[in-house]
Amino acid sequence: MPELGEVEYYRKTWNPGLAAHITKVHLNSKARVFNSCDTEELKIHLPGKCLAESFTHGKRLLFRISPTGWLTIHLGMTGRLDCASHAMVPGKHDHLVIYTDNEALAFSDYRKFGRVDFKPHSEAPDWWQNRAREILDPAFDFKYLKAILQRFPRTPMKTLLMKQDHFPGIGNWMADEILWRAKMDPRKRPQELSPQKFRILLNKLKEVCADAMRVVADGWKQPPEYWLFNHRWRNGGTCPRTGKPLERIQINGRTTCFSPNWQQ
DNA sequence: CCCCATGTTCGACA
DNA sequence: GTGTCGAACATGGG
Repeated sequence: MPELGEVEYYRKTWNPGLAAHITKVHLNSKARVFNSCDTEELKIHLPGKCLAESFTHGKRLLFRISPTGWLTIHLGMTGRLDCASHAMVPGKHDHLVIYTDNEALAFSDYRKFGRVDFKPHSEAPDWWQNRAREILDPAFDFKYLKAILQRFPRTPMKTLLMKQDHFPGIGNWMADEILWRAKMDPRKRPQELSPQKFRILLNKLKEVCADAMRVVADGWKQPPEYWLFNHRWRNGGTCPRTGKPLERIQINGRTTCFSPNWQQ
């Protein structure tokens, strides 16, 4: 599930536990999600401290630990964060549970494509310090987008929009939604696009990110029927704009749904 | 049994 | 360095 809006939604689920005294930590230390994390260090470090504040960038979450430390979580394909009572008993897929006086903050992920990383010191992790410009940042402007498109002249637009180094937070459904709203064929390459199309793409990038933050990040509301979102998941869907059948193809290994003729 | 999945990474190759 | 492709990872649903 987790793309830009879903990640922000999950970030907020741990808010009740912010500033709360951490009492103990449960972790499935052998789970793949801890491949690059020192679980022993994490288990020793957290008790007695607290999660002071949280951030997201693209698909990653970052929790600042007070007085020192940083916890990074990537939700992968099936990861999620939940807040439960402090009496909660960890289930099979709850790889990390942080207990406070009142809450249990759980990270669970049955497919284990997610990642947890931890740094005990006070400087923010490298990935945070080197993060790319966010799409909703005003500095993500026409000039900035154009430079990215010109750097990858022959990469299909669908593939390009999913590059996290350049379009942080865009996943499969958002990429399809953006291209559909921009009336752009997902197989088209930057070298085939006019500057006018660049403009439209920039607008739709911003629009879909803003919509995701408004609808998904805020209470995970059901997206309206006029989005592509509701129609793209199975074969046999109908384009809300043209009323004609949607098509589903593979582009570089990823299922892509688009509206033929509408998207050129 | 088959195929599919809102993700990332790695290796092979042109 | 760009770009494509397939496999791998792990689990569940249809």
